Amino acid sequence: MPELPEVETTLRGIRPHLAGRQIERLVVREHRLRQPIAPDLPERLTGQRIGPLSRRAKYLLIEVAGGSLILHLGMSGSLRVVAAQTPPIKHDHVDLVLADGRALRLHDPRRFGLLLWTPDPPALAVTRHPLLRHLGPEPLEDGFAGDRLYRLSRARRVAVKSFIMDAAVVVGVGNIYASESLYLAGIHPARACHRISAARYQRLAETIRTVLNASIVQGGTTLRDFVQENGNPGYFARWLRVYGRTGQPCPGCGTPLREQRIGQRSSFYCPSCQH
DNA sequence: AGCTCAACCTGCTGGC
DNA sequence: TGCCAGCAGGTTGAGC
Repeated sequence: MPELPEVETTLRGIRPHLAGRQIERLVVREHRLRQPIAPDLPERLTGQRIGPLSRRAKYLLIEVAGGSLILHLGMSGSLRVVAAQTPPIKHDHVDLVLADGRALRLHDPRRFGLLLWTPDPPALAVTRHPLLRHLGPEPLEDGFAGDRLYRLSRARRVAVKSFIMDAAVVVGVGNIYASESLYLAGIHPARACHRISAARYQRLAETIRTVLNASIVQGGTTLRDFVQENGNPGYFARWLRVYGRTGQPCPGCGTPLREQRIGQRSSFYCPSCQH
């Protein structure tokens, strides 16, 4: 489900309900996520006050006294703020119950998600935690530009689509937005990343930012099951130019769009507009 | 060091 | 209608 825009949408949705609130308890109905939820996490959180919420790549970071929660939604995870007494449905694995009677509820059918504790505050965790320290720059912040893509790509041979989906290169570009960004930049997704000019990488960096920002404005992309914290879908799906549109006419030139498997992921492109 | 592939899960869809 | 293969928004780690 979530790429960067969906995680950012979730963050903005849950933040006003959580920041500064007191935790009543943590209810874990299913601890088997990508890594098991630590057995001592409930007692660690009970009675604590929630500090600032932030995002690094597709990870949500929630500061609590003595450390932070690290939360990842995997492929199928979503978070909603509900009344604490709302009966859980299938795959509602965790409730972070607040003293005000509401709860942050984690729903994740495939259980590729993650809920971890780290003794570091978020600012330290992003530089030290094994899952965070290796991550490349945020695409929507200063420090990400085409020259970085150009420089790093010189020593690499992979397809450009795989290259921009590498979190060490730039974070947050998942399978949907990789196809969309490459389409807007006019670059064929299977092109070897070292055979692309600095000028084209400059353009690509811009289209990545444009696509991600546009999706955030629309509340993310709902394909199947993504919902915002209030249960509403995201509305970017109808803006997608190529993703999932095999055989349909290219919005620019009318040529039927094609699909190709690159790095084990389905990729969508226009054979006429992208080279 | 870089690349490819398998693995972690459940649910849905399309073909027979 | 039913069954089954294949695929789905992510990420890590093993092995070459």
